[in-house]
Amino acid sequence: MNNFTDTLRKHQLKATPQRLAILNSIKQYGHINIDSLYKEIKQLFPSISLATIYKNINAMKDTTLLQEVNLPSYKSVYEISKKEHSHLLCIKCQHIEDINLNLDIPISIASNNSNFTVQQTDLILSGICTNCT
Amino acid sequence: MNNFTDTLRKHQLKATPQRLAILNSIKQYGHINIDSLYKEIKQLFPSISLATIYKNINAMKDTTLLQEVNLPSYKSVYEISKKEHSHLLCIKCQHIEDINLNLDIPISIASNNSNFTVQQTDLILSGICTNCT
DNA sequence: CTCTGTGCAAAGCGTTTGCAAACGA
DNA sequence: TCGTTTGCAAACGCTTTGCACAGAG
Repeated sequence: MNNFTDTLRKHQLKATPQRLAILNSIKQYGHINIDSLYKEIKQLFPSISLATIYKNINAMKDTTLLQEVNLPSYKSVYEISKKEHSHLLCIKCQHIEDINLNLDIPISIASNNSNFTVQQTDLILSGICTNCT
Repeated sequence: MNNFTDTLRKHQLKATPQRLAILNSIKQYGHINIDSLYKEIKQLFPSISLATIYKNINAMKDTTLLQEVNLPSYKSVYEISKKEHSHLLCIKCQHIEDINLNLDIPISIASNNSNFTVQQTDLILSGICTNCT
């Protein structure tokens, strides 16, 4: 199941070593921003260019293989697309954790009170994680 | 109650005409991004510089007079600080509406399941508003 | 073999900074 | 009057682009 070669091809992208390394890093960290990703990949491919990281992240975002997570006060991080979920962001260690929260009730209230059709939900809970308490 | 002069002074900022115009624009639109704000203010102060807009927005953010709202796929918008609330973002007309949603249940689930102390909640519901249906 | 992807350097854009003059309190 | 703010221009940092070469399929 670590076969990102197939994943890439399904998204009509060629499976280059650089792309596989990017996906493995993202998988390993769960969520990672461009700069950290660049540092990581540079250890495996010292000659990789930041432009290549950007091009690949954008290509994979375009095919929905990756998802960008917008954080308040920090640079965006990227994750491998999965079913919709919320995020916990620790403001001490900056660690990000996925969490599945049922938001049906607030969403239905928004729909009813404001006549609004909700298509996408972005929820970030910022605070202090267990390790940082 | 439109007296932003006092508001600015309470935040130890001088009440310049540029700042008053910025606050009036933000109040009028509810939420506005830097570029639209610049265009608005330029009509009243044709010689205003974009740097002045940035400096003032940042100064007012620093004193918590203003709040930045991070949007997925769009530039951040600014609003006058008020009690915590969620946002509805229409992906057709880009209009943003405030909405008060009770998130106590999901927040307590996050606290209990992940041992996480929630300090701040950022929720954006993206979809289609009444006018755009 | 063909087309896509890589790496480099340069360009592009949004945002910040430094400074002299203007202004608010 | 004194410290802050303004407007301009330059600097900055992040992201994108163009191009020649390399590599995947």
